[in-house]
Amino acid sequence: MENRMKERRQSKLREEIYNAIVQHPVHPTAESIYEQLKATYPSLSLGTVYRNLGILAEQGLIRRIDTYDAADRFDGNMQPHSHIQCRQCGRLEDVFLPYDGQVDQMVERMTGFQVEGHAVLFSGICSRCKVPPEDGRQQVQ
Amino acid sequence: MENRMKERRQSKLREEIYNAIVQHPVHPTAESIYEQLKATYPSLSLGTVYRNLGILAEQGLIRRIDTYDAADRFDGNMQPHSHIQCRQCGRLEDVFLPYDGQVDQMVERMTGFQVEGHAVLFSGICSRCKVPPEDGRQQVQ
DNA sequence: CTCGGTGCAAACGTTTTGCAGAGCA
DNA sequence: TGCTCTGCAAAACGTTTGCACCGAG
Repeated sequence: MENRMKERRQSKLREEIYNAIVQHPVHPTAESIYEQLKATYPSLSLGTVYRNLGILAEQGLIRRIDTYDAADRFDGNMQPHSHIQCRQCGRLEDVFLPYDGQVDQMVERMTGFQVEGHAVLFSGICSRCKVPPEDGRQQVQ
Repeated sequence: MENRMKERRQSKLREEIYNAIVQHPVHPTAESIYEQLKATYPSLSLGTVYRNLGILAEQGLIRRIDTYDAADRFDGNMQPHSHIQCRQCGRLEDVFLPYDGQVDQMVERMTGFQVEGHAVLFSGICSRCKVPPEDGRQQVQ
């Protein structure tokens, strides 16, 4: 990584990647951002997408969501909130609950860590997967 | 995967893997379980460790912890509890907080998901990393 | 004898990285 | 001109899987 101290230039591409995340409420993966922007930037490289996602996260403009799936998701909403993921289809949605800062202090006393925050990930079955379609196939996202 | 309906035989090795997780409070990775058991079972294969971890998790004897690191950790304590991870060294510790089942119901109403549960992961800096050692090196676990 | 467990190696999906060239400040 | 950004490809990394053999029941 080691991008910490670099001066950043204005990059049209990075801005587009940022927009793709902020405008779409789907919490995209790096791959799906790549697919989306590939239409406009045919020469786009997946490595560049990853690099810029890292930079944007480091700058605090987006955040990385660890899910139960292999691939990380990215979220442009920096307001503290939680997520819920469908165990069946992988769909990831926002859950807006009041952030409990008190529990962070409690855990700080319990563990001796300097607590920086916490993330809550709910899991379950989404409404679309509750009654599976006739043919048995499951939709993904 | 698709191990769901299989009848299981008694496997000394699986039992050892289970013991390695339950007895050690460090929330080991597959790799570190492998390293540990390699001493006693020189022919042990990493694939076998992964396979058995999957089986044990499926049987509800252990659980998989998603952390900020790439590698999954495994926990033999099935009592519901949370975890905290050090952003610096990766250390993962238990945090025993009362499980809030009410919030699951609330989220169920909010999202339309059939909520199965939630996991809380705290992050911060552990006491050992707070004041880094003279030489600047950081300990890992 | 049957079917699950194991070791081995290859494959997999995601992410990172080294390098050379392009282009902003 | 200097340093960042980019594309490309290879590599890294954790994990899964196909296969042949071993061994429990």
